[in-house]
Amino acid sequence: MSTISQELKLFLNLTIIQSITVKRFDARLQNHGISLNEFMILHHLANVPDEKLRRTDVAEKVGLTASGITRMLSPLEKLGYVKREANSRDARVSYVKLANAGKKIYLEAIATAEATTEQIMASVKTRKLDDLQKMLSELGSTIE
Amino acid sequence: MSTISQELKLFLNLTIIQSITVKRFDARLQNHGISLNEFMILHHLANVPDEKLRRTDVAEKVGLTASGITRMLSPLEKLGYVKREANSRDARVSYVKLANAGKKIYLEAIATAEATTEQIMASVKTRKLDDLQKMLSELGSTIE
DNA sequence: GATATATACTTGATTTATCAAGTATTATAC
DNA sequence: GTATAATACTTGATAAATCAAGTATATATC
Repeated sequence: MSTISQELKLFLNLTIIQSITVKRFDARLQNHGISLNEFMILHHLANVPDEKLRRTDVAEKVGLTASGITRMLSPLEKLGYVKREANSRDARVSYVKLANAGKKIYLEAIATAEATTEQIMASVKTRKLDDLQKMLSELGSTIE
Repeated sequence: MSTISQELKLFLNLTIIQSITVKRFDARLQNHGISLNEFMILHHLANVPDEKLRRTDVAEKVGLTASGITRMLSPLEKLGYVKREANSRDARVSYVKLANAGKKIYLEAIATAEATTEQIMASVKTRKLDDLQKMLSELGSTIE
């Protein structure tokens, strides 16, 4: 019988909780035709001055590589949810700008994301960080 | 400017935190030749009576599908870290049993996993759940 | 006890991301 | 000002997971 720290257990639990909750968000957001990662991109764009970001900054904000962002944005551009914009000062940079269609989808998807959140958080409220580890393992077995 | 709830923000932050921390665990555990998911499997096996689990139960514990588990276990079997064991009562079931080599790797990897945990948790200690959202976004920007 | 349904697992095709390498542009050092 | 290094992005090859379908076995129903 080996032992690991509470903190490490927390991370192991976070990992599985996360895989469960991401799947849930993805499933629900599919009603709007977007994934959680796509929702996150739209969210970051919607909440930044000019509603535009450099591709590298989008990558950093959603925790993917630049390469992953190139691939994720391609369909969003085709759908007209975001568009490209050049940077006049630096030709290497291309901005990702939120388009009207993208903003519309984002605003609609918020309700779905909030409903998903509420469902997941129902069992989490009112507790302390000290109990997070226990809480999370509970959550893990609660989510079917 | 749209607004989303603190709870939803928490999940969005958890998602990116998780992608960063998993990469970190994976990178460090690579010194032992295993991924975080593989570490988790060994961990669950090491902490269960008889050090064996049904493949389905392994899947549930690490948040993957049965199919994913089949594919993950294949190399671990070849390396002799786990072995197959039949269930005499039910021919559909095959157990995953921790082998000696697997236990050895697991015990060695614990130190690495703990060190990684400590590094990540350094900025997290002593706070309350109420602050989790803020704490996590802080953590997100802290981890380089 | 035969038939239908459910469970455990595997496999081919596909998706989503990574990494490594390449292109283009900008910044730095001398 | 030219050579070197750094940054922004894209693309081909690959890895890790999913899903859908299939096989085999067990359970439930009548």
